[in-house]
Amino acid sequence: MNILENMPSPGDFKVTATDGAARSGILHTAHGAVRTPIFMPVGTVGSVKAIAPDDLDALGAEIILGNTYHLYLRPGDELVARRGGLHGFNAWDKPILTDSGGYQVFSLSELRKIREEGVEFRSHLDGSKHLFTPEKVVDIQLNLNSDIMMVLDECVPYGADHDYTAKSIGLTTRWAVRSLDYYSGIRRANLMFAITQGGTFTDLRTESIRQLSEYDFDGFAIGGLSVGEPKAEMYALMAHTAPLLPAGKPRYLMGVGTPYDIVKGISMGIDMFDCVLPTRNARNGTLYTSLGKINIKRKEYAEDDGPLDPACSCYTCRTFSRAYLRHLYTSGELLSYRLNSLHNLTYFLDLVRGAREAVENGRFAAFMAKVAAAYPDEAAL
RNA sequence: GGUGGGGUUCCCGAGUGGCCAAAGGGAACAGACUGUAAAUCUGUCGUCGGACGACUUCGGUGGUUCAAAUCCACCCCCCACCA
Repeated sequence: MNILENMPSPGDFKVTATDGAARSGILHTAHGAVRTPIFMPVGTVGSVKAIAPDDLDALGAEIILGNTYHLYLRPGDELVARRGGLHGFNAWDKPILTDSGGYQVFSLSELRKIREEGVEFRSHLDGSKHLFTPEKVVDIQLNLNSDIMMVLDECVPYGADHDYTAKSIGLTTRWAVRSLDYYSGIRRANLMFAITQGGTFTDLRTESIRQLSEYDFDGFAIGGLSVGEPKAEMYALMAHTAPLLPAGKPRYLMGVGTPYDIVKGISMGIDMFDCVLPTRNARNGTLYTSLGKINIKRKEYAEDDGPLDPACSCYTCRTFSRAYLRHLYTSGELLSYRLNSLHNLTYFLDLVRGAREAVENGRFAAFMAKVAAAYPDEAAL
């Protein structure tokens, strides 16, 4: 028999276990496979802030994010291409997913204009104008050589009305189709994911998925959540949306979320997550633990000699006291960013790994109950 | 000893008759952060009261004035330069 027949190729995705709606699986990319459910640390400008690739490896990170908009502006995607793509440039040799700039349509809304053709940004760095078409965004991501390219989309802000959102999902679909058409002419090993939208409207969420799932993307994302809506509403939208996404492809909830959000998403059958919370909050003193959220700057920790999280085996928790971590934060020491980020990423990565193992062992409900106990406010919603 | 400058709420520091419980910064305390314009941002920051407000405060004591952190007198302390 032919060995090649059994060799997985980039884009192959297989669900290997389920427990209720929750599932675990494996996704193959040009830089190796990732086991789902997965949490992807965010490294917008090509670096997971305060953390080196060898640390990421040690934490068990399997895939990280980069951003099209940021890397295009600086240092430039062609410069990165000349250095062997993002992997060659930043010395991370495992999979990389790049966001398209669609989130910047939302977060930098003051600095952009949306047209049928694409989005025109005024650079947040120097004010210069740049037109991001769906095709250009593919080219940039090919230069970065990301393993998973996201199509350009419009991330609709919370509060957008039905009429606006309905028009927006049409635009997002047309952009997605243009991206796929353009890429099919140059198809390489890079995967391409579509992004569904629809704001807070279940009918539009359904319609966006209906339109996009007609096309052969390598995965489907839920976009436009956690943009200011009440958390209960986000959960309701997740619950509505997740089961509608094609079951045979990876399902990616973009930008979400807190530990409980992620476990909740897994319970609904979502496979992939990314979020800046563990790294940003680490730098701002909020640490996630098996005991819940800890604000390490609080005075009550000033003479607390215990570990940050007694259940955590990361370098930070093995080595330092809460009192020391508080001191580092309070003093603005650079080590604070590193140790805090190391811990928060460990917590998120361990959490999702634990969820995957729970699914594989048919014990997901019990696992989720434990996480809910640490985050009762969110679990109550 | 002389001359000049200065002592303001935890710190630095503005304020030189009423608009001053007193700018601004820092510290402190608390909060936020979800496909990163974020090592960022917000709130509190004399005491008591929910608020309107009441009370105490600008080195000390006394005085001028309807009114003083701000003007006057004396005293205490600090700094610079000169002897």
